[in-house]
Amino acid sequence: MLINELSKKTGISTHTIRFYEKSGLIEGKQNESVKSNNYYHYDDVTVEKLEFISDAKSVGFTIKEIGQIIDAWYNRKYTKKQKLEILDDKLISLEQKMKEIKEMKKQILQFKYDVL
Amino acid sequence: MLINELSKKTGISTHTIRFYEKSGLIEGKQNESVKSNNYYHYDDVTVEKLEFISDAKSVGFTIKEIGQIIDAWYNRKYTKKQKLEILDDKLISLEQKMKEIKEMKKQILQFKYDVL
DNA sequence: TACAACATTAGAGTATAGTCTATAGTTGAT
DNA sequence: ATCAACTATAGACTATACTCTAATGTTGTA
Repeated sequence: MLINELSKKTGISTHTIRFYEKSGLIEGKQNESVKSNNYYHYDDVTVEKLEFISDAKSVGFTIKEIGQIIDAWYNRKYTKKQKLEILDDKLISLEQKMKEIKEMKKQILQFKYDVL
Repeated sequence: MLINELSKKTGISTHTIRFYEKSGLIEGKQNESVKSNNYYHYDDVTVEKLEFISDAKSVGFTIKEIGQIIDAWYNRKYTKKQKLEILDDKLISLEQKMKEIKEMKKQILQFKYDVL
């Protein structure tokens, strides 16, 4: 599919998709046999990746961290061991975030009791 | 206390403290009786607020949101009802964050199984 | 063949949240 | 009185993550 369809499927603007592509999170392929244009083509894996990017952003992962996870997931550039290290590292950081959120909940509940 | 002591107590740089003050999160008082300088004085509540700001930032709250919470907690500018609304709103957003983190954990665990 | 709707690229602009520099004045210990 | 260490203010600079504009070319339907 071309970028417009990808955008419609994911709800992410073409601008932002191109930004993610420049950032190395996704990658389209140009059709070598077609010489009249240099349009990029995207597959369903890219849709999956973009959906993951949205989710990962909302839990506070940076583009760089998301790139690491995507590479650990789809890429051949890491060994199995390295992939597991990266993923375990992210799991630890999620645990940490979870802890902080629980603390913040307690704190805000305390504020509520102070107001009452 | 003056800004340097405040900075040492909280681990937040004087620059960042001034940035937070400009952003309306905290407020020092100038001593009217002293005419030779315009130094700002901070109290223990400001220490408490800065500690809260650090925690609130790490769960992903923006300066604006943190300002709302601080106002709901310390300020007279809201009614009791408004304060509770703000705090409840933040509790809901924390629940939402929690949900998203749990989903992300599942997803990354799945990636781990895919690697193995 | 006209033209709306798409495509690419480069680069400028925006918002958020700091972070740093420069200038100038103040304080307090020696 | 000197001087290191503080203080305030204004404004420039940085990083992250978009978001938009302009210029230019391509595609497909009427």
